[in-house]
Amino acid sequence: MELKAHQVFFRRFTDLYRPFIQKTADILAEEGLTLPQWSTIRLIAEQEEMTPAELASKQYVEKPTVSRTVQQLLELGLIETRQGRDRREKKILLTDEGNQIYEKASRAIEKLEREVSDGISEQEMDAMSGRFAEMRRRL
Amino acid sequence: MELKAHQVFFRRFTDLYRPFIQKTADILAEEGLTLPQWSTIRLIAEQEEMTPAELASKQYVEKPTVSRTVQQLLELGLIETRQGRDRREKKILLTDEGNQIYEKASRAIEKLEREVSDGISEQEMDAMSGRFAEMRRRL
DNA sequence: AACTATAGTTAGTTTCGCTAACTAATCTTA
DNA sequence: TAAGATTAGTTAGCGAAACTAACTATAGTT
Repeated sequence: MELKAHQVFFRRFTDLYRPFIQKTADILAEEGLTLPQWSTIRLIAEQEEMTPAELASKQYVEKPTVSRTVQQLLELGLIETRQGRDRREKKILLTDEGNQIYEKASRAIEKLEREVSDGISEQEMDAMSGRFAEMRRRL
Repeated sequence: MELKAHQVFFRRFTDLYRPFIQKTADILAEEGLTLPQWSTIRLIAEQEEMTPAELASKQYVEKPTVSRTVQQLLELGLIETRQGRDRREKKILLTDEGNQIYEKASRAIEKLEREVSDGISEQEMDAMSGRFAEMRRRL
């Protein structure tokens, strides 16, 4: 049975995802973080502040899912909230501690990412990233 | 904050995964299948028969996880088991009904995969698949 | 002012991963 | 050849993380 290029692509794509995400989870566990918590922290760090609605959209999950993670991060003292453009909306930012743990976990995750992609040029990595963004827009 | 090529890569990679897998889950739900069930059926179909241990290894999960999915598929009548190389081992194959549902779901999933990767050459798809396999070996 | 929409929360449910512990079968070693 | 170690697979139970439903409060629209 011969598979077409896109079929092979998605098989290799999903084959890569689980072990990668598991390794990432192991690294994060050392910092006392879960994957959803990390994903949230990283988005906030990279954009300085986000609302729960934005976080839900970016991570492709429903708002109650984000609500729970935000609650956990508040309890951990890693984020704080401020009022958004009206009294419904909340802006979420990292605390000093949140920034510290972001920096630390970032280094460890980047190390993994570097090791996994070692030997592949930046040009090729960028090209693939572009294609991923393109495909994402079709979903 | 400037991100390196591999950092962008893994962000776009994980950004693509969830919506893709969710769309796939929606398609499979129409056939009454879950993602783990589909993953299992597809691996068996593409290799004619597999053992639970092989399924666990290929899908990067623990054996009890596969055991449960196999049980579900047996109850659905989509697979059957035969004795393996000894009395511990089980070979798992698709039944006629399993093959039918495999063919049907396959077509729908392939359609999604084609649409998502439309406009990207087979050469480029193959190149990316190769890199995924390479990265997988480093995890 | 009434209705609709949005932001976010809470509660409960389901799915799916895991670990621990187990049985049965096979292999290895002394 | 028997005892110990290993492997294949199963069962039970737990926890994480997703969802839907329903809700409150706030803002926008008609």
